[in-house]
Amino acid sequence: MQFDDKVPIYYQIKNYLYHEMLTGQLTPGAKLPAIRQLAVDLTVNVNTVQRALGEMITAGIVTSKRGKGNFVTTDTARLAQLKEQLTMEQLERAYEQLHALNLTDDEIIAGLKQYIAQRGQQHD
Amino acid sequence: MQFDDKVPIYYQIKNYLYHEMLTGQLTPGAKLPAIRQLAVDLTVNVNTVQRALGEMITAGIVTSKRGKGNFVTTDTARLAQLKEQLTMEQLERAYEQLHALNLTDDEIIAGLKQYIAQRGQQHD
Amino acid sequence: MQFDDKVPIYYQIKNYLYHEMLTGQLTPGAKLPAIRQLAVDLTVNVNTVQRALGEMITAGIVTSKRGKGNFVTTDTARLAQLKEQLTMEQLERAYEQLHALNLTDDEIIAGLKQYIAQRGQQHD
Amino acid sequence: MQFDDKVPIYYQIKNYLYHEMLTGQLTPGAKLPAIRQLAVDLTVNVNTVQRALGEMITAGIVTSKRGKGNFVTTDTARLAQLKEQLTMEQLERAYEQLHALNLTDDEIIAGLKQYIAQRGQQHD
DNA sequence: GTGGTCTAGACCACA
DNA sequence: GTGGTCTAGACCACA
Repeated sequence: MQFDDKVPIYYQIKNYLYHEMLTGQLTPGAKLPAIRQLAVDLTVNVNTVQRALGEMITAGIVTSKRGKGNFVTTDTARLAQLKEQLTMEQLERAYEQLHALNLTDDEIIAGLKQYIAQRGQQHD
Repeated sequence: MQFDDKVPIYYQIKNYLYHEMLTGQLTPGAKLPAIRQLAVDLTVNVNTVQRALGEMITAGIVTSKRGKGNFVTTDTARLAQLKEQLTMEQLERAYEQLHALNLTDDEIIAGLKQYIAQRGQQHD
Repeated sequence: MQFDDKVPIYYQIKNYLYHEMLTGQLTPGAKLPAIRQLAVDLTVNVNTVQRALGEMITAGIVTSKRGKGNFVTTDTARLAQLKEQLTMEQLERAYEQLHALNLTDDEIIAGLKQYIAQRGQQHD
Repeated sequence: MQFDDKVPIYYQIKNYLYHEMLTGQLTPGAKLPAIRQLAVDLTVNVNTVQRALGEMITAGIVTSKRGKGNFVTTDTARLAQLKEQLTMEQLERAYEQLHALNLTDDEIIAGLKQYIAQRGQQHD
């Protein structure tokens, strides 16, 4: 995995794991990979993974069972709420950034459509 | 100005100044505010502003004239290119993040439209 | 049984068993539940129970008879002393903690009375 | 400072600092000692102090200012709430522990009064 | 095997 | 000077 050096790594790991949950790679109740395994896979220190996990535990998305591992919450309402929240955050940030570049609302939507169309061509 | 504490401040200042240029607050050839003034306005240390400026100079967007101050480049093609580049970066990142949240292309566009509509209501 | 995850589980098990003895669930000379049974009841690993028992044996509160099991000491003076000691420890800690929160002696007593009164209402 | 080795050190540091705030050693808006200084004073690693601080920041009791230090919140309502919460937690735990030792409500109150009286003699 | 805590030490961003 | 992040490595509690 590639990390953006402008943002803390633990923060990116947290987002990465959230994405895994929201896209069904990690289903509710599923066991997360062992912390040490994640550290190896992401070529990152164990403590860094732990910090990401710690925040997810505090947020109620992950529960830790002593000696057994970390597990995705089975509270699907909580997961749905997380998805909603992350989506809104992304939309808000993207909109504000593009708006700041002096694009009108219509230009922003048009730009996005165009981007997706182009991308489609490249990836097909 | 509000700073996101997950991203280096100098980096956010750079973006802020780019935006000023692209939205016409700072026209080609215009003199940038004095570094010390910027530091005061942004309630930030002088060193931090200096770092942001340094990167803009390296990128050829700002030229520094000894004893006179810093100026926006008069190379309008360079500015247009910058806008294009920043726009694409934003679109790409937004798309990838939302895609990672398991939204389809259509859902992303619909979500953005909806976000803009909602926002319009709030701000009108 | 609920465990406080800030304190070692073996330590909490030890306290739990002491309480059983002091409240008469486990009388002097009584046989303790089998280690494996305790582990199941407390949903805890056998090793963890064993560790708690080990410390109680060292403290002279429990005696182990090979092949027969573990038994509460018949030394009632020892048990009385244990109760006295645990009570004082609790009082001391509670007092110090509340004192550290800037409560006066009178406020501490008043607070405790109030807490008990409230609790009585809830549980009646 | 003496640490109880049954509870995480960062946890005890957090409580220690909370107490400092509630007893007026650290007033609202006051600057906390530098992290490195705290680490030296408490003969503990910098990271351990930072972990305690991190939780206080998340809880909204402390705010961090880049390059300047950490400060007690000026939100006195938040501080009052914290005191209330910590007091209740202490009372609840003390009560339950003593209750578990087979003391009646009256015995608990009497025991506390007696403890305070004894203590008064010792300390006068 | 699995997570939790802590240390020593380094490097960076910011004032 | 002051805080934030990360690493390497150790030791412990628990299953």
